[in-house]
Amino acid sequence: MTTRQNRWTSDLHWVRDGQQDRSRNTQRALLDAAEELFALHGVGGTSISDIAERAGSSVGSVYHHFRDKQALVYALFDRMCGELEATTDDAVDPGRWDGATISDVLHGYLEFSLATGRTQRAFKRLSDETARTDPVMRERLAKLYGQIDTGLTGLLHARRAEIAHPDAALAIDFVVDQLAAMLKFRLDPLARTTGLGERTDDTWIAQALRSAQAYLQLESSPTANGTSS
Amino acid sequence: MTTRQNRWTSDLHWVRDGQQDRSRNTQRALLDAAEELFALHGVGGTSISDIAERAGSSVGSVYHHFRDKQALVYALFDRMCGELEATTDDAVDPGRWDGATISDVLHGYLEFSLATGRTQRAFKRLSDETARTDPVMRERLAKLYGQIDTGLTGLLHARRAEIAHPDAALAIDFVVDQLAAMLKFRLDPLARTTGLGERTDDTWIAQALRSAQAYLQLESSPTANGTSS
DNA sequence: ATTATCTATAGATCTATAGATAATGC
DNA sequence: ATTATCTATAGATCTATAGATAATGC
Repeated sequence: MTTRQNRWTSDLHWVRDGQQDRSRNTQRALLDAAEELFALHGVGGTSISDIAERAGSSVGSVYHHFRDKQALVYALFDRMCGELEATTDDAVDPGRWDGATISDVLHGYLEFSLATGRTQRAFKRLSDETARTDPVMRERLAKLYGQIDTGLTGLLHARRAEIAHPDAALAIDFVVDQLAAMLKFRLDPLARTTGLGERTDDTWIAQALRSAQAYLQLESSPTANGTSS
Repeated sequence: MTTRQNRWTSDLHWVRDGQQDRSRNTQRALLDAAEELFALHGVGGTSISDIAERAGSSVGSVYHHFRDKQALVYALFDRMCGELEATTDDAVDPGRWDGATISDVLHGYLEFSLATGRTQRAFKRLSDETARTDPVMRERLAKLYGQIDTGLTGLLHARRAEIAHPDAALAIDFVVDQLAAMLKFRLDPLARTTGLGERTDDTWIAQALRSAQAYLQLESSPTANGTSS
């Protein structure tokens, strides 16, 4: 008798425990296939048989592993969120940023997020299409974003002596929000292709940094005071 | 013999000319119903019979007016883009901003875009879900964004004497891009609810303005130098 | 014995059409 | 006569299940 994996809340996320190797491999192959197809055609545009076919499996097998399509979507989203959370944990570890200025931290954040975001198309589709109407997924997503924001905010707070803006706490909140917005925008394939969309990532990062520095009124930061266009 | 409306390119956008009053009213009612339902459930989540029912019409009638579902989507998107283009034309008219500083222009842009964006949920859904895979709609959308960006850029260029940033043209491109990103982010119901998401629109606008002013290195602007939180 | 997989298909939608009926316009 | 509308339904998907077959584990 297999037990149910108690991920998230309930019954809704029914996934069969893959105890055998063959089973686990199939399950992974199905999730991999779903990830690729969702990235290309979205959730609604991908059918169960598409997924089965790409995984070299069958429709029946999909339903052996996942209670229904939604459970597969949950499982995939869970897997992706887990990976991103681990990555984030690592990225916002204070030890990693020992001796770094605010400019260094923000530069690293921008470069890293751009690179990561470009490889996570399926995650974006899932967030935009499915998490919109699913409270469970929204909550999971909010948790991930909260982790990123909290981590970055913490790193900036530890360096608030650099900030001359009259309300440092507000300013940090604002900058974190502003950079998240700009990253999302730049990573959106539907966004503007005119104006700044045509410039290189380096130019974009340099100006985003310059903007944050000016707004926060940073005391002259010795390293990475990037104006390289 | 009715003629085809030659909107956009072709045959793909087949809509019957509504020459009679009754016909036009039905057509408008169908588009209105689609607009409301798309805003709530998206395009994929809305069926033809949902639209017919809400419009107080019938499935057959929908297909009398529109060749297929896609033609209805095109017609609605066309209607919405047209309205937004007219509004934009009006908003970026140089005469309207006579005597205004850069800060005034940006303040007006932010307030206006927030207000407009909040009433255009269906437009957002159509842009995100359908325009993503439809080249014709993407182009239409790019045209609208181009109009907004060009208009705002023009207003800023006319005031470039206020800007002390070493590369005014780059700086203007960047600010236009940055504000578009922040607006889109704040108008997205899925975006962060922590940090700045909890603050009022007034605080958000004030900080966005402050950020733009600091980045552009504006000479002290006499009016609307908003730091009101 | 149990678990994993497959093929085939029932049942539920949803789009689009056919064909009949009602309302307008010349 | 033409245009607009309706009801009913054919045809196309897609999800999920049933039932049979093949592969593993005790």
